[in-house]
Amino acid sequence: MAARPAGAVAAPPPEELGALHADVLAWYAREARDLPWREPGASAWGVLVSEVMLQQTPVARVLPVWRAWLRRWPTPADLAAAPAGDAVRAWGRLGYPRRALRLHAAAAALVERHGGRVPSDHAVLLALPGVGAYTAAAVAVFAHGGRHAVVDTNVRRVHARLVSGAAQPAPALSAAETALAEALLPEDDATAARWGVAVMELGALVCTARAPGCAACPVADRCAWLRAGAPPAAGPTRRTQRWEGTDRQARGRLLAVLRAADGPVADVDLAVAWPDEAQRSRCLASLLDDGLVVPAAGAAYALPR
DNA sequence: AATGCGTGGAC
DNA sequence: TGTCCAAGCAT
Repeated sequence: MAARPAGAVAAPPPEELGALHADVLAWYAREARDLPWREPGASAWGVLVSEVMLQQTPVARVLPVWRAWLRRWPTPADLAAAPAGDAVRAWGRLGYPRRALRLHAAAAALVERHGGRVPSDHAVLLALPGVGAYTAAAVAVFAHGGRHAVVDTNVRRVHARLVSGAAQPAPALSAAETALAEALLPEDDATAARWGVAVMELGALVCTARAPGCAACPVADRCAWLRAGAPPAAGPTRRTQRWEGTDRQARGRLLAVLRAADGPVADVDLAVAWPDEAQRSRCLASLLDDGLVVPAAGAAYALPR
């Protein structure tokens, strides 16, 4: 009997676990959204693109950008052949534009190291730019049917409530949580893959952060949090960072100007977008450092080639 | 381990 | 109206 990590919660016994799987999978079969990257014809590349776009970004905002992206760059080689700046422009207002740059770099790596294909091995995926533990698992599972625990914010919230009895997951992902997610995984690959997407969907549609729809939950009768009387979140609340006047806002404004322009933008035009000279300089320096912006001739800046 | 990193919709 | 939140990653 292997010891569980500190703070770990035991997975249900086999019979209960089987019933839990059945209930969630039946709900998913009934209620799952039709999303283009879930269609049978979707490519592994399409899945990878969707996962990167969905990092911290709502589905509704991703949909139109994903469609345009896949139409323009249907394979990794297509994107790798384009200038990185085109990827940043096509990213539009999805936010966190470094993701566009990393996706472009990932496409180049796929062409150089993997014959232009999206690998199925978790460790190989993890080595790609912009691909962390979650995205590597998601691609291995959703694109290739592998058996891995897919642990995103939705899954963490479902597990916190359903199994651990807490209103919210801990601020950071722990080894105990990963171990729990693995212990909950169905045995065979195909079922495990559907389980992963089904739990995510349950978290996204029913077991939501605010105002969870417990009345519509297929496993409400098994929920440790409901059984405990749905206690409110314990512990200190994350203090939210202000937005007005931050470097993030400044970077966003500067990059928006560059995205909107066909070519290089003069420094004086960037100054209109962000008049504070010290902060503008600092943010331009960080954008250059990130590779999101490159210097151009004559006190100007541009998106990268 | 804690921060920095965009954007906009919902309440 | 301001706060919270959305399929995280890199450092």
